[in-house]
Amino acid sequence: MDPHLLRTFVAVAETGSFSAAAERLNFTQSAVSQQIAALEADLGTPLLTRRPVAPTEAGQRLQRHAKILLVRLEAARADVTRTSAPPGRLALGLTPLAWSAPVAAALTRIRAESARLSTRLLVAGLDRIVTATATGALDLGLVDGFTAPSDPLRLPEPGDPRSLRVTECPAVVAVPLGHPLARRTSVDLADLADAYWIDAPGVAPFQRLPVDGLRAGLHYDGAEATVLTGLVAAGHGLALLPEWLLTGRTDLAAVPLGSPRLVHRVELLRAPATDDPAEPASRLTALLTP
Amino acid sequence: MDPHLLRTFVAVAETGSFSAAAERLNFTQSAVSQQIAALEADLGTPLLTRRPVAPTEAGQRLQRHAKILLVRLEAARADVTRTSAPPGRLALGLTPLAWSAPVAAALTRIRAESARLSTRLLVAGLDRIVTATATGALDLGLVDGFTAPSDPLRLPEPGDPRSLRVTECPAVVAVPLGHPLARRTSVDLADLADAYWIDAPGVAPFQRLPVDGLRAGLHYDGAEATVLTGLVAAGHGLALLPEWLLTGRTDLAAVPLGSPRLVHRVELLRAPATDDPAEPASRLTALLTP
DNA sequence: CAGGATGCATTAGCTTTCCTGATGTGGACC
DNA sequence: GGTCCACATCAGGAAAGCTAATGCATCCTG
Repeated sequence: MDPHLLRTFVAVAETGSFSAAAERLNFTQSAVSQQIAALEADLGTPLLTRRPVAPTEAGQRLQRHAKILLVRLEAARADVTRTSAPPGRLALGLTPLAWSAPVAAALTRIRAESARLSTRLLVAGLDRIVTATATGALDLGLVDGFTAPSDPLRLPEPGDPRSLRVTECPAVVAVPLGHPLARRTSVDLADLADAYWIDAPGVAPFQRLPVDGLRAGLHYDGAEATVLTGLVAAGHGLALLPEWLLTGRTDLAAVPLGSPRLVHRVELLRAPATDDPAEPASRLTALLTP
Repeated sequence: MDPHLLRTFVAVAETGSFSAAAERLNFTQSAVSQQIAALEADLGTPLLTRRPVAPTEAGQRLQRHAKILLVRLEAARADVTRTSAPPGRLALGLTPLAWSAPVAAALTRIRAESARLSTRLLVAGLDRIVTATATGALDLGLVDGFTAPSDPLRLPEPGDPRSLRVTECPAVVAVPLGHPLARRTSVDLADLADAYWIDAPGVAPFQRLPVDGLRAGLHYDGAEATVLTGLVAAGHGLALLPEWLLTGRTDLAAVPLGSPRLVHRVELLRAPATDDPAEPASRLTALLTP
């Protein structure tokens, strides 16, 4: 179970091809074949079907574990290496809806405090932010999601539990203006089982909601919130969104959620070992978590 | 960052000696020396001081990561391998205070249902149960601890979040009979900051409490609850314990906890991939979590 | 249905890695 | 200052791992 073998296995499982994996990893196809054979021999189980190449039951399990393990290995390396890294830079990642006024204010403040602080900002989907923060590629990650009030977010692996609450605000259902619900003062998700939702994995994935049985009428691949609200306004479906995103908008209505009680919550993830108070990341952490 | 190297590094860090680690791993001292050198070269940082041999700052970080990674690696192997294991055995682990009437009942029931079910029981400290369950050495682990009502336990790595609530009962402070608090109907932990506690890492470690500032007067190494209650009764110090453990006892008093609101909670950990309903582990899970 | 193309498996041979056993070296203790 | 102890280093050989060439299915095409 050498990481080398795991990396190769993941590559094969993802590409669905030995040769493609070989190319991706700069090996020959022969080497990949031998590595997979070695792994299967070691574990005593076939991991991939050939022709077509696809993970078996056992292979799927291994794939899940391997992806996490490889990320954690990277994270460990980053943590150990970081010790003597030169401070003074700040790499911050956010999911689209994690951006809000307090974040903006904190960022303004820290950049004013330490002029010409080298800053990098990455806006991407939840998975990407979580792994990039875990590996230390980002110093800080701001992620969002919906949960019961004051419950922590359930993050994908390898999201670690050191996350800090940044903001919480009510969850609302965004509906187009003409919609029958538009004038309601409250709505229950259960009443919306028949409605069509917009599934936007990169923005507000409702698979992660602590509710199920909702149907998606439209899938939106992207990490951009304005497009999503635009889609709702145009009547393509409903979306569960944080209240602040819709305040002041006149082209769609926000209906407060009655039950289940859900809030939109933003949490801060820290890269392993960003504990040095001199680091800008620590300062920003302090600004964001009062 | 080969697991081989990590394993060696952990061995050296734990034994504090290259030669001892070599012996433990069935290598020569030379090999160990080279492996550590390779690891340090790879990470670009000294990990151990020599003479005496002790982990550096970076080494301590690596040690933490490595221990977790190695366990998770084992867990992955167990998960993948298990697929075709013959069912019919049940290996259950518990921390001492996780044992209670419902557990006893469930165990009786399952052994009655499937006669001559090969059963193994391990009672040990929290860490041991958690890692043994994660690696698949145990099918199920019952662990206990104190938290705010209905909050999950904060388990040590690599405790995974798939744990299930089994029981919850009030937390009480155990005091000897003559103690000034013995007749109180409620007490706050804050009022006990000056009291002496018994620290029993194997039974009810108060480092894990969501409170701090408590002082230990006596350390008790062992995984046996009766000895602990005996120590309290003999006036060696106080202990935070589940209420059920003390009901009916006349040699010491149980004072309910006013604040913080804490409960004693028992959770069930499942080995990776114990999902086959035919497994006795699944049956026991069903019995324990109504 | 034949022939070619595609893609994984196998083999041979070479390079690299890694372990052993022997030897070197520096600090601690007497 | 000598001796011991423990880690470092070195040389040699075994094992592992990669490349390149080849083998053998399957699938596609005309």
